[in-house]
Amino acid sequence: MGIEERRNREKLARREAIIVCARELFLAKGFNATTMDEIAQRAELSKGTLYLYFNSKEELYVTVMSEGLKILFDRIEETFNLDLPPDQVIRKLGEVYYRYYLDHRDYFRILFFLEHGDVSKQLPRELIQANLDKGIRCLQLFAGVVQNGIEEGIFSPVDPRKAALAFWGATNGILFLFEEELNREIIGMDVEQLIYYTLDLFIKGLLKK
Amino acid sequence: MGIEERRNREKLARREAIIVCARELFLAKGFNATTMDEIAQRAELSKGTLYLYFNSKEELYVTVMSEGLKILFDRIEETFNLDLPPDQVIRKLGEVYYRYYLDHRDYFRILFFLEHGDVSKQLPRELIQANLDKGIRCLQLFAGVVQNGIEEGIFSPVDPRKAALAFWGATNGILFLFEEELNREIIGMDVEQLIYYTLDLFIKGLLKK
Amino acid sequence: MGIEERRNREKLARREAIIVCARELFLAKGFNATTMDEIAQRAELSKGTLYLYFNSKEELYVTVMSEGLKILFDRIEETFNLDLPPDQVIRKLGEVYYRYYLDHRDYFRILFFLEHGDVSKQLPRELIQANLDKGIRCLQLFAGVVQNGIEEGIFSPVDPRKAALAFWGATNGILFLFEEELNREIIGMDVEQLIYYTLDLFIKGLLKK
Amino acid sequence: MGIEERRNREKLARREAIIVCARELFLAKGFNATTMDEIAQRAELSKGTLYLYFNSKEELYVTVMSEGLKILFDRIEETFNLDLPPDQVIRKLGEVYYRYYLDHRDYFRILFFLEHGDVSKQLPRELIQANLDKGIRCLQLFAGVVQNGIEEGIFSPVDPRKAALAFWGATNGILFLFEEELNREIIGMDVEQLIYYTLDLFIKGLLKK
DNA sequence: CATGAATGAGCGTTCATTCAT
DNA sequence: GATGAATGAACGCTCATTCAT
Repeated sequence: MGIEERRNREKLARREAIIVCARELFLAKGFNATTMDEIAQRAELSKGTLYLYFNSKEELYVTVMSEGLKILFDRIEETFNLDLPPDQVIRKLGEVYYRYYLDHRDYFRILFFLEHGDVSKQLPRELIQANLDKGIRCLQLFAGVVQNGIEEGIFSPVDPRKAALAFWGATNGILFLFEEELNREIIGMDVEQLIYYTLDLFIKGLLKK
Repeated sequence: MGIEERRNREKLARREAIIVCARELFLAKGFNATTMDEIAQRAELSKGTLYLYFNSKEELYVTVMSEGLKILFDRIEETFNLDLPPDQVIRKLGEVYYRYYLDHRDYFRILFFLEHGDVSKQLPRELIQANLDKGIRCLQLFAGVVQNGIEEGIFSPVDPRKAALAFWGATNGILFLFEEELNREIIGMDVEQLIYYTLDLFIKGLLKK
Repeated sequence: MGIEERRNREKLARREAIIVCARELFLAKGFNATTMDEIAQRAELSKGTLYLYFNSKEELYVTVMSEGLKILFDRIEETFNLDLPPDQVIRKLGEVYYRYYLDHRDYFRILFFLEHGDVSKQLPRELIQANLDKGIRCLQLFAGVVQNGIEEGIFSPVDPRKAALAFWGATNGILFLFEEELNREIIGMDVEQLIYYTLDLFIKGLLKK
Repeated sequence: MGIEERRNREKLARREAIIVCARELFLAKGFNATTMDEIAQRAELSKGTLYLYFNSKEELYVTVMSEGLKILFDRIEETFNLDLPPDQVIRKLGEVYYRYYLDHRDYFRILFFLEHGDVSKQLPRELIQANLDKGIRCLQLFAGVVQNGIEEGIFSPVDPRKAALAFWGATNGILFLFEEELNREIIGMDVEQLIYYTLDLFIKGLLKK
């Protein structure tokens, strides 16, 4: 029995190793430019073994994405549990998002910026559903905070869901701008300045005059 | 004499046909997944002919992007020439951007959402410079409008450049959200509602209380 | 255990098979006109497999050359070990060279007559260095023999290095003449007559009067 | 009539221009690496026009070779007309050959060193016959000089034809050695030293003791 | 369970040659 | 006669996937 357990542990460790190596490479070179050979080599496994753990390159990619999403969602949920006033929660959420962008640039790019192509199209739904649920939940929590702010009289009476989505979109959009070298040349300032500026502008827009 | 003219017309038409076919395919499948064979086939030309008009797949891609950018920039510049009050210019700009997103979904995706990878890296600078310059110019015009608004006393005293960038990033970010099937499931409302909402929020944030 | 050995044997055999097929084709058609497809087909392997054994067409070509050079160098070194008087060593060397030309016409052509173009230009130096060293060594041995002949008083006092090089160049040049169909028509005699004649002439030039 | 003459002149000039451009390119890049496009461009003609003057790339190549041969043969024949003593004629011939190598490196390489592949195989005989005849004639003249030297008692009694061929082969072989970068590394001295050394050695071999 | 050798379809690009004008 | 746009067959090389061991 102990043998079987050890084997299971080893299998999990191996799986994890593959994911880690794949993530590093997918980030550095994108989905297409990363080869299964490279992943296998970096993980010190044979190429065939990769196919024991993942049915295809696509599935491996989605798995990597899921791991990254989990980290982000966890951080976001923590924020909601902090019990701060609504405007501060929102600012904090922006900071958390930006922090994640800084700390996990690799995941961030894979999740939001890299071309996924038809990667997720022909994958089994269950691989995705859990993340989807989490996303919906986060949005509800966010909308709840806005709702609170309105009820407490510090926010203007807006549609809370829309506000939450606008916030997410705007934040993402700013970070996205900086992904392209050419855009950076046009922008001519650094991310931090712009992201905080946008946060403030957004919150100012929410606050009652 | 008329002969040469007709030939030139035909050449331009053929060039345009290639661009059209390439755009459709690049949009549908991304840069990497689109092959020169497919483009040639769709354009009913031989593969070799493509290389008479474009030196490489990359150059063709950038040409497609440029054509799309040109349309967008033209629309934006028109807006600046409309001689409206600053807050209305900005709203109009948002609408123009959204309109472009609706009318030229294919260009929009290619320009802003598709992974370009290293496409533009090894291309002659001059292919890109013109677009870059236009982008910078648009941003300056935008910042000028904000500046006017401040001087006229209708906007709070903000950094005009930052405001312009935040606007661009936020608008882009909203539209970007809707690109992913999965996001759309989370969002549960249509683009139009959210984009106009965000526009209003943004302008409200700019206006003096 | 024996399994691994057998596998290694098989791999080596396959590698050798590739080299053999490549040699035949390179000889028959030259470097450029020979395609990897043809080599693969002749070796009854897939094209991809070729690239498991050789990183590029160039590397395969150089490998073929190396194998041919090895045979020649081995024969030459044997000759030096024969412990003959200087003039007889030199004659023997000429014969060995000519013998190699007869026995390994394919290698001979590839080594000395075929245009290699830029084949060796972008190859890692170490692939070539070994052969270069052998070549230099052979030349030194040759010069040593001439030096001995001079010291023993049977050769005129010449520059031993130059003599060795002149010998190599002259021998090669004669054989080279016969490579072109057109030259053969002009010459009107067979290789053997001319090569031995030249050998004698050369040695006569070295010998003290 | 004058019109037709002018046309003929123009046609010849055009033909010559093609040959000149082709030679420069064939030398610089070899047969395969030179494209008809480049030749056409350099000659400021359309690619189609090339095919009005030459049936194929191969035929153009052979034509280039013929022009180079003509120059060499003319120089050689001049030498025979100089009326020098036999040993000096031979030395002079070596010098002429080496001079041609220096002055017309491009032709020299094309004529003797570049891979011709099957270039000349399927070409009409008449393109080649004239050169062949000249080659045979030169060889006869050379053999005649040796014969004279023998009759005058300054050369040992050798086979004059063989001597001539050995001379040609040896000289060619020396120059050939220097064509390969790798050989040059082995050789470690310059052409001039070695070619004159070989000439002297050869003549010494001919001279009566 | 793990391996890694083998596959083969596919890619972007080139270029000698043709042919309608 | 001259043009130059168009062709299409090749080419060297890659890489996700398979499968015998």
